[in-house]
Amino acid sequence: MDGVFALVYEQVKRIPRGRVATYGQIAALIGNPRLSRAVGYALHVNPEPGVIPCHRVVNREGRLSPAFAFGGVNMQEKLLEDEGVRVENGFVDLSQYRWEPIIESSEE
DNA sequence: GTTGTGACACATT
DNA sequence: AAATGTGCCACAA
Repeated sequence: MDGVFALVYEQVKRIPRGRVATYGQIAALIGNPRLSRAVGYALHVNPEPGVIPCHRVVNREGRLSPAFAFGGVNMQEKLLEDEGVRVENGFVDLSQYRWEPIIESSEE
């Protein structure tokens, strides 16, 4: 499993409870902001449901996936609300729930 | 090997 | 402002 998926899953699993991340952000964390589509694909295959909080991943608009494969967008909304994320009509306030990724840069 | 599609993002009209 | 088109990368046939 040297594919990009692993990296995607790693980042997605890193999303703290009560926070949401966008596909572009995950892709950026992996190292390729253009992988946004591949990220969605990776979650689409969702090899480990229950382990990967894909419900915490939303698009750049903060909109939930229209084709949530778990039981409908309702389920995703429910899960997010259960985590404390306010979901409105399938939309979440990224300005408030946007996860702040920690870049493991050697910085300085 | 090429062609087409996709849980996205960005640019342009 | 919204809608449309294009670009990106990865995977299936």
